[in-house]
Amino acid sequence: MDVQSIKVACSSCNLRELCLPVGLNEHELDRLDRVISTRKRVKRGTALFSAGDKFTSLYAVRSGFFKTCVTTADGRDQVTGFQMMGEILGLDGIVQDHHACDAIALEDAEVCVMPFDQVEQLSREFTTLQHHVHKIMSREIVRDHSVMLLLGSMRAEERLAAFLLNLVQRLHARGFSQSELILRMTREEIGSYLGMKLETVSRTFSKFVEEGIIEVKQRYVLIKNTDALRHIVSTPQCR
Amino acid sequence: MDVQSIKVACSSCNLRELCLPVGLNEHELDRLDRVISTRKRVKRGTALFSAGDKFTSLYAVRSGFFKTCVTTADGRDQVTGFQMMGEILGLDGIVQDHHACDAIALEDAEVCVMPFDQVEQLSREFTTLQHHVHKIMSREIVRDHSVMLLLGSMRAEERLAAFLLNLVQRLHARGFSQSELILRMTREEIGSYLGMKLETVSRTFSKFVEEGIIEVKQRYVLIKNTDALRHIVSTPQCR
DNA sequence: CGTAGTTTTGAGAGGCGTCAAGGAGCGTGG
DNA sequence: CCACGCTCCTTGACGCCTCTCAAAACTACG
Repeated sequence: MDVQSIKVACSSCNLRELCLPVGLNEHELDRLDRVISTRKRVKRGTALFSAGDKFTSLYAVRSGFFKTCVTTADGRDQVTGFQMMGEILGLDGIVQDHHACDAIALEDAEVCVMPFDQVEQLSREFTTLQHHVHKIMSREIVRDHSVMLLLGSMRAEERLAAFLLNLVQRLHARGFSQSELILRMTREEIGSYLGMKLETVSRTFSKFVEEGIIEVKQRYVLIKNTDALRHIVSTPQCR
Repeated sequence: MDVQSIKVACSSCNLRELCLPVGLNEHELDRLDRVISTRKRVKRGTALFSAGDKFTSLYAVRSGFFKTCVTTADGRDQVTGFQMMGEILGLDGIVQDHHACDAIALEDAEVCVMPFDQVEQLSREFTTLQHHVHKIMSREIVRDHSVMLLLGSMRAEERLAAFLLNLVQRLHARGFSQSELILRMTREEIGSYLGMKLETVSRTFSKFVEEGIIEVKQRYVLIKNTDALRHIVSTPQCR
């Protein structure tokens, strides 16, 4: 794997309000620092881990952008999520001791490596951390359920609107604009995530542009009318 | 809530190989017994918990059958899962301290109540239990991802075939037939779970019957050709 | 035995997939 | 610096799968 290790400290990380250290006190943070002692760089287009790999660690995205995707024997595949800084990767590996999906960097990225046995050990000592780990997993479950809602009951326009709103909302929580964003993924990857073909994604973008809701220039998207997007999401279009 | 409490012991439960106690030794099992001291009965059609309810406990299904579903403000709703005996309900509540979905009994049911703070406390003492809790949550995440694959990239026939295979497989693991089953849910609920309309569910059942793959009499289903179902699932029909 | 809920089946419509062609952006090499 | 090729994106035309609307049959239950 084309990755390299470097020293790092959670206590001085500007993502500590978003990442694993949420709510830990100084002593706990200090102990966590010793567990999360390495980072890995992942080059654009390469895998942090792949389905079938032995599970050893969780990873916190420090910079860059990832997609996770599951693949079936017959070559079908589905993007199950996009992860940005402060978000956790690898939870899928716990149950089988092997990863169940691929995690691929969509741009050069850096992750903090958190050996899972050490996370578990520390969780036994610190209630705060234990509960936080549980929350992270629960959050992923709730998120997945909302994606199931999207895939199961929304039409193309609603899906794309919901997708854009979710992306800017997460970016905004990280200090970025709430109306501008750069898509790190292709139309095809968006389509896979949203259960539609890339042509439909493209057409739907065009439709939003025609209606004056957004501006699009390749990967750059400007949201001109957030309320219109919200309205599209929250108004079942007959179906 | 029309439920009542009764005494119970994991150590004598015939689901202990499927449920939370998996892998615990005698001493640990004994301690767990004291935590899981009550059961609740849930009548058909009523909710074990609803979205917004305060989260206090996880629930292990002891008998009966549940569905979980998320509902949006605009009245859309999506069945996110069906739970049978030995399976755990309530993981969605951890992250917000309130439940994010409804859990509704599809037939008269009985669940074991596991106060979550006590589960966490015991997890800090017993590595085995801690790891098992993590596995349960990870399994749910992996399951959700496979549902996303289903919703995002399969057509009606593939979805229904995958659904039937999954159901009998789980029933078989619980000692039931691997070729016969009684559906506990309506066509509409199946449709909601699979992202299709009830009419399409019904038509797809009829198609399978015509092809001699299954027999259907209302809620009763006999699988006459498991391989044919597997073939349908694993063969992308162009899309 | 009537009524409500569930399921089946048909006919028609439309949203999205499929196939195809062309254009735009970007890195590479001459 | 420009040509070239590659990948990604856009747009059009057409067809099909699934939704929608509707009606009837069946089951369950009071």
